[in-house]
Amino acid sequence: MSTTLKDIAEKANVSIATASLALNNSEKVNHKTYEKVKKIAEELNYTPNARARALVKKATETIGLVIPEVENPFFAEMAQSIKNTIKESGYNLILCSTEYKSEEELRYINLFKSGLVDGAIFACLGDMMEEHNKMIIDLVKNNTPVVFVDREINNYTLIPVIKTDLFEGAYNIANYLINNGHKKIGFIGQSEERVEGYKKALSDNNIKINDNYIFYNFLTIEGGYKVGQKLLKLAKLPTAIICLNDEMAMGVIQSLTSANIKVPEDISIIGIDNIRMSEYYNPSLTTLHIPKKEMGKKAAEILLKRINREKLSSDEQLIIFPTELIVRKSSRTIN
Amino acid sequence: MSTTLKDIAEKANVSIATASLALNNSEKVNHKTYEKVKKIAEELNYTPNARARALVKKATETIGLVIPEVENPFFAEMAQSIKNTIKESGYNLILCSTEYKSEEELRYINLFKSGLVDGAIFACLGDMMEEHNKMIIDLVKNNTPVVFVDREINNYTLIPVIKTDLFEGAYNIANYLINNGHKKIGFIGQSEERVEGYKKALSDNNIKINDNYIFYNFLTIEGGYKVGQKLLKLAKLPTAIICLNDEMAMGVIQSLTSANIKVPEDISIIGIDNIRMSEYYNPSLTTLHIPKKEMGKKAAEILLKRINREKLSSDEQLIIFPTELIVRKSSRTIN
DNA sequence: GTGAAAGCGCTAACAT
DNA sequence: ATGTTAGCGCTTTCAC
Repeated sequence: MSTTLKDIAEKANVSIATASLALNNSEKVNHKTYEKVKKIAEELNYTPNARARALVKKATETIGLVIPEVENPFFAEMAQSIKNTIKESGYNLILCSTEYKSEEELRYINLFKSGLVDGAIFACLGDMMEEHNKMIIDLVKNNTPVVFVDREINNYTLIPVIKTDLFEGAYNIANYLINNGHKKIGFIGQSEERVEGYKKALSDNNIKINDNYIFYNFLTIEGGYKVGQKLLKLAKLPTAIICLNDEMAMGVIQSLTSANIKVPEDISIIGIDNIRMSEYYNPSLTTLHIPKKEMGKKAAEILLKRINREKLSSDEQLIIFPTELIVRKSSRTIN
Repeated sequence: MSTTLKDIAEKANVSIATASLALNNSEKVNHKTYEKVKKIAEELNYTPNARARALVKKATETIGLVIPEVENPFFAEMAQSIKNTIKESGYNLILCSTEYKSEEELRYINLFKSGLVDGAIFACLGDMMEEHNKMIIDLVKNNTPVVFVDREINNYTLIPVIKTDLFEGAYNIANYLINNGHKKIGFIGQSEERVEGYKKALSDNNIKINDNYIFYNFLTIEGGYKVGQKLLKLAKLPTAIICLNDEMAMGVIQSLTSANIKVPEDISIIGIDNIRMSEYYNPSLTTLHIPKKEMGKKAAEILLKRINREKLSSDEQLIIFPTELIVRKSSRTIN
């Protein structure tokens, strides 16, 4: 069907090997034959067969990215950054979303094991982490390098980790609120480290932790909206709420606003991530900036190094990015 | 490195062929050998080499999706739907974003031509369409089926098209506004068909078209924000503005709101797409619902049919999805 | 039911 | 500088 190297070789009266060399710009080949082969390839509209090349080169020039969902702006922004980084080295990205399902992650691990990608970035948390991590280690040992983003493992030499300090981030947000007069501070979202940071800030400031102020739900706007509905049933609202991501924060705000509770006048809402939208929401969101683009870029760079079998220095094996609280209009100081 | 069929064949004392047959659940193979081979494969933690299989099967079980950018919620939602649809048939999605650059699209066309995917969905508009379409037709003739979403071509038999009626959608929005008392209606966004629909609605209602009320910018929140800044410099604001997508609408709203212009009291803003966020924005967005999920699903189904060489009925070659105006709080009736 | 052998399209020694 | 050859790991006739 499609033209192959063989077709070209025949037409140019050279061997397949020579044709291959010529098309791969080997200097070994005579300039005249080089030109001839190139010309014929052009005429025949030749494109090398990636599948065949992948088989012999043992490489697909493709890397896999596993994230919970594409619809989540945080991961979309990170994915974009990763894609742009690897593109420069001629790699393509295969985007794999798990929809927060553990089986899906497993599917991808096996897919990668089949040699579909030259390396992978995992940016997912979830159940079965220990078991899956074992399989991922297996993958790495079978020569498919992996980098983790915001995911832990006990062996950084095998799998480098790019992250921010989740505990510290939550601590800083809570601390900021406390410094601005808040004492009744709620927290929304399921993240052990984050919750610990939040609690630590409270206890460091001698504020009693009220478990009624801690909520869980999906990390989506809808999830936030639902928590908002629950909040409304509370006898007395906290004066501030920290949300695990900006989308939840928006959901909460929407929910409260609909019930005529004003943000930030009646309650301060702070998000995490600083997604593109957060600056443009009404009110614009106070949020913890996570350098997703930079993290994605770094993860991609480290992965490419790994794929090229370059050694990583020890400070490339665990990289903790700094975060920054961006104060906008969804939070305020109280007396 | 990794275990191969050969390893298994040797350990099981059968030929490679038999091992292959057994693992592919052929009925030809003796039950005992079947069991033996399966067991050994399990023990050796065998995963077939996708690259080798792809070469001989001439198929990668992967399909490509070309969109402008992942960060755009419209495409993210559609991508998710496509992914979920093809997953059921065992296919994987390779997500290709062009960042609105024509060269990027070209890159992907060539990539696909190399046999990386079994089929592709193109959901991008842009420059060089005619030239690229020729190459895409070439791709199709070389046995890589393609489906277009919101993109035109003159040969539906070769490339099926899934779309909504852009003209009609814009016409309906403008008409709705007019029916609700608006006469000074602006339009933001670069889309010939949309603009035509908008203009037709105005002229059908004997409203003079004011070119000062038509703006262009990137289809992002930032783009909308910038247009908002321009609007503020106008001698008199229109009473309503139609935006080419919801993000632009949000950007415009944010921009106007910051200048103390109230939406919808002072001006009505209507978006297009009905992205997840639009319901939760403040104010919630009046917008034209585009059934992205359904469109993505249908595109995927049609593509799979094509890949499986099933014939398409003529009404599967051009599918126009209906749209629906969702009235929320960013627009109002005036006298 | 099983094995031998050919071949998918390409690359990379090695020989010439 | 060019051709010969051997494979990459798998599927798939075709004999046996």
